[in-house]
Amino acid sequence: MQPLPGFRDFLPTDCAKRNYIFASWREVARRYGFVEWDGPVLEPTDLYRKKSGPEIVGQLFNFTDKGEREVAMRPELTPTLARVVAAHDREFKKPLKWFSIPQCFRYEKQQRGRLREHFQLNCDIIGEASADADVELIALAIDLLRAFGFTSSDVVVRLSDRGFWGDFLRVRNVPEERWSELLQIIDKSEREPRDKTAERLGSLATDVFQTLDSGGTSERLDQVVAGLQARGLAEFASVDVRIVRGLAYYSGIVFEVFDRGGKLRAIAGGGRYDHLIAQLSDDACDLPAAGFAMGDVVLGELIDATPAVRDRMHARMTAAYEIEIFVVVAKEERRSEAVKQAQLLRDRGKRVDYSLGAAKVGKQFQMAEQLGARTAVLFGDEWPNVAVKDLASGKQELVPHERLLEHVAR
RNA sequence: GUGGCCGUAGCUCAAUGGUAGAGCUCCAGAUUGUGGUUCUGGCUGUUGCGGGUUCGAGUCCCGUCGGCCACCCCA
Repeated sequence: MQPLPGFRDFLPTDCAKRNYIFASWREVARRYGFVEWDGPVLEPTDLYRKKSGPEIVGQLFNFTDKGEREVAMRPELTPTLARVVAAHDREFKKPLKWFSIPQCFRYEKQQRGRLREHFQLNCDIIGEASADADVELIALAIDLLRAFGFTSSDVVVRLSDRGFWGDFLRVRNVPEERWSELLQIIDKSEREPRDKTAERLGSLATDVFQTLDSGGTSERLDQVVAGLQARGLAEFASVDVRIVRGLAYYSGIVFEVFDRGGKLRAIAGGGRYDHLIAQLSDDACDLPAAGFAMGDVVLGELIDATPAVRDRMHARMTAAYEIEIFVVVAKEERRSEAVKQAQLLRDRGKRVDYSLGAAKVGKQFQMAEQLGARTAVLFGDEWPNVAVKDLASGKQELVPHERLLEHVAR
């Protein structure tokens, strides 16, 4: 029996890595004053249909429940956020700064960096229309990565502005119905041959290429760049109007984070979506909003591919999980005294382990070694003394068992 | 969903169409109560699964499932 395609088992090492990532995310998000929330894993399929149109259903992990309801495992959190915010609009002061770590699902053939299930950190600011919110989010995205040890030579935030392209298309009298199609072509332009892109752009091709080659900009982008400079984070960002993001609901600044090597998919992405909450709430609530998401899969791959970052993670995982004291039951008749002392040490918050069954002393030392213990305490012929051994130095000393706590639990 | 490549022990991989192997891991020993080294021994396979060709298939063919890659799509 295997897990379903695209779903993961988390063995202890994987779980430790996941916990490390989540802990870093939470710590940095809180540093920025964000509070954690969550919503249901299962939502009515209509919630996503309403936001993205009927074609989204093909990508959903959806089914009909026993009450004949059409439901879907959430593919993303933003529609839920819009629903929740609209429903509780008056209960919170604005702006809202909320984050969440949902597990999200999609029904698609899996590839590297893209499974049918993943966790993604979502950070959103609701109710603030100024560029300050955009900058704050991008700075947060950068700091989230800095917390893992990534530097500006590892990752880059590519900044763009949907508004820039809106002006571009409006000036050229392109009907709004065609905007989303054209934006998708631009989004894809760096991944396909230029002549193919030109063919799909038609009469706009010359203007678009000229803009891409010269590099576009906008007032908003200038504000964002200035804001990042003020924070000392500008080296992490570069303006690149080729980024438009696939989602139709983005309305202003958009950005994606990539590894500098360009080997992996986007690590994170987001932007401003000022009209989505109104759209999803049938205008019951209208709040400007912006946010981004960072997935655990691509991030995990980049951590593993970046030696300094990977070593840092291993060091943190070791510090958090390794056994500190191993109790060696050298004589089985001393087992109950040994367990009693182990319990007292655990009460002090120490990570303590011992062999559950009778085992040779050499075997028990091997266990201590493998568990990463720094100290071994022998219970045997020395009783009522115990032998305390520092496993790194090999030095061993006798200590009266009543004084074991003060000796090792300092 | 479409196409290409791949699938051998828990892991990494061998095996001109001719009896399925190695390393690592794991387990047990190397005389009394002290460590990741060393030595010895041991376990695990319906070669993903099901058909077919052949005297004979891990090897060739078809299907299927799973994985990787590209497309599609991108939260």
